[in-house]
Amino acid sequence: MKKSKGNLASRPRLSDVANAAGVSLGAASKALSAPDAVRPATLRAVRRAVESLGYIPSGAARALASRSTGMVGVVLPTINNPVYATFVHELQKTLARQGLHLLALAHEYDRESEIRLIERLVSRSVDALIMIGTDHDDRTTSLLKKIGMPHVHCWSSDKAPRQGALGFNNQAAMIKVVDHLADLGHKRVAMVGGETWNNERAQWRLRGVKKAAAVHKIELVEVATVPLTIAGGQIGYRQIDPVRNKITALICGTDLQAAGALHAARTEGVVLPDQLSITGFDDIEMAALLSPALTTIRAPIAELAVTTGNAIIGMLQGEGIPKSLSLPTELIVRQSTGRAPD
Amino acid sequence: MKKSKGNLASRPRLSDVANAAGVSLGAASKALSAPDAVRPATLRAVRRAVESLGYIPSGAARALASRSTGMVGVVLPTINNPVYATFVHELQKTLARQGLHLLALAHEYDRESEIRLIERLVSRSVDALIMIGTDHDDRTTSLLKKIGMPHVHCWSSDKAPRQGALGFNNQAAMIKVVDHLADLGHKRVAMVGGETWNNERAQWRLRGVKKAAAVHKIELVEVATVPLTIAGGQIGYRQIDPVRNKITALICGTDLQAAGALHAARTEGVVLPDQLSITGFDDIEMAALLSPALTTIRAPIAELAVTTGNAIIGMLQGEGIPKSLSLPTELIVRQSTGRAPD
DNA sequence: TTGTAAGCGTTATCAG
DNA sequence: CTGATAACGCTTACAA
Repeated sequence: MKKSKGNLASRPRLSDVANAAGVSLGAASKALSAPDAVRPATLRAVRRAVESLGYIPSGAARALASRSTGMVGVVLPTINNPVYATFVHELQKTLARQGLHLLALAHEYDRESEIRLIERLVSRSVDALIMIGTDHDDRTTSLLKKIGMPHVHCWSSDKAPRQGALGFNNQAAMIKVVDHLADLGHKRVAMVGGETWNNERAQWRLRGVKKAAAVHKIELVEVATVPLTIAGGQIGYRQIDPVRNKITALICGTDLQAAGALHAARTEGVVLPDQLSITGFDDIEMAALLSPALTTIRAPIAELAVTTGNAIIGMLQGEGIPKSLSLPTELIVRQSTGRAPD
Repeated sequence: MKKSKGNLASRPRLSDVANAAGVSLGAASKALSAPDAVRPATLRAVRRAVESLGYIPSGAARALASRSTGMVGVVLPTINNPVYATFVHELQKTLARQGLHLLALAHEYDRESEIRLIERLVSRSVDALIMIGTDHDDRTTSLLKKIGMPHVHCWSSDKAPRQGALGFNNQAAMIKVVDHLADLGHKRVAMVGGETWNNERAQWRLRGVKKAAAVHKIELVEVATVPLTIAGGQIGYRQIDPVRNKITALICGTDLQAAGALHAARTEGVVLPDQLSITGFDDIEMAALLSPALTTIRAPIAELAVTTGNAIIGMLQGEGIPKSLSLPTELIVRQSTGRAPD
């Protein structure tokens, strides 16, 4: 039951390579990190030695000496949501081109957890940090400032600071949804949204709905606060019970919730969109496959990931904090919305 | 444009903590790693110093000295597939309980890429490694053996070695699918599968289909090899063109492919399952939400993740290589399969 | 229990 | 361009 010593047991080290190549440690080091700064003969000898010994550098030693790990950290709500999985996917691809690895940690929507995870990433000496959302604990904010860790905030651009926030406008997107429903003649709607505590994306989406509803004189009958999952959407549907309550449109905070609500409605035999319209947010791949296919907001997740990755790369190259950016969203009208019944 | 020095610029070090607490470096170190091994007074002083200085340990230094990083690596095909996202999700939760972090890298189904990623994880000194599948390059296998890195293989238990392979039986699962279709009277079927090169999961699934088809005297008319994605499923559907070719059942290698095929069929106005039955594999959450809901194999991904996590934890505690394990799969019959048309 | 000091494997500095 | 040598910040015997 004793703790393993890890695996560094007896790997060849750089000094072994240097010996085998007949050069000094310094020369060997340089041959690997700056191949152009050594004589071709030296380079060749070192490379051959590396090859024959099967040398693999020690990241820990390298990190300690160079003060850089080549890892960037990202703290996100959960990986178990296609929208974040896609983000991570694209981010990894972008960072990998620069030899950077992504260390992704999920806090499962728990604030204390987020604080701890960020400390862990700091402890692991990631070179930069990516956070989802603009709303974070003061301890986190001050920690990052204190140690000068490069970081960006992702996802929402609603009322974001001038620097370091990349995302899209949640409120404006939701307004498009409500405008669409207004066009279809809906007068009584309800929302299935996420917890707004510590989640400004959910907050702005809700605000967008309220604002646009007021403009169009649409009655927002109820707002259910449920998990941002398929199961959450089902719960929200049952809680609101739209048909019985003469609600003609259900606005969901995410596609996952919409998928759950849609499924619950179909299970109860409700005809969509004749009896009830349902909208989502994100436009995950699955949205188009549901039946009826989901009317939703396309959130520019892949672009966001690429933009974020490049911003991080830029910061690591000393370019400073990127100026904030708001990417466009788009209303995608499919078959889950239709004219309001009488 | 000069390269950033990283962020370790001027963080307090353990020696600062020791000074502030009025104890030696060694005592401070011990207070943090083995709180029970120091006097309460010392512990308190150190903790107070940590608190007031905002000390966060250097993972790099710790890793270098202790030969252990507290990170476990996982190399998987892609994170952009719910089945792997769920696996990572559960794995993270399991490992986190022991203070271990997961470093996940995706090779996007490219063998050379996988080799390099594993080298990178070795270089990063992960304490252990998780690989998807049992079929890996010799270079990888010999590297891991040479350096003695603890590792396990996940996903398939078909013809797996006695040790270190955790998964389920892909062939047996597919046989259940074909048995089910045979019961429904299907005589001409086709498969939409994944590339079998370097992917024994896809291989065994295909073999399962062939084997069971032979037993039941079912004709396997065509096998389309397409990407393991929704788009791949759509391509596979069009390639096979089941209705025109009088194929009554389409067996898909994954739920994602099945979702794509199902959507393609519906787009063409094919009535499911009256004209055509479609089956999936994995039972991702979305499978139950499609219409018709997908008949599929439930792969025990969450259990696999927990089992894997615990196996890794065990190995890190010196328990040795776990013996191989085969978790049960289950045929989930929903509405996408029905009696074969005449 | 605590303090001392020797590594851990690189990078980086600075003479040669 | 190369080669010693000093960091890097922590863990871990070993001695006190």
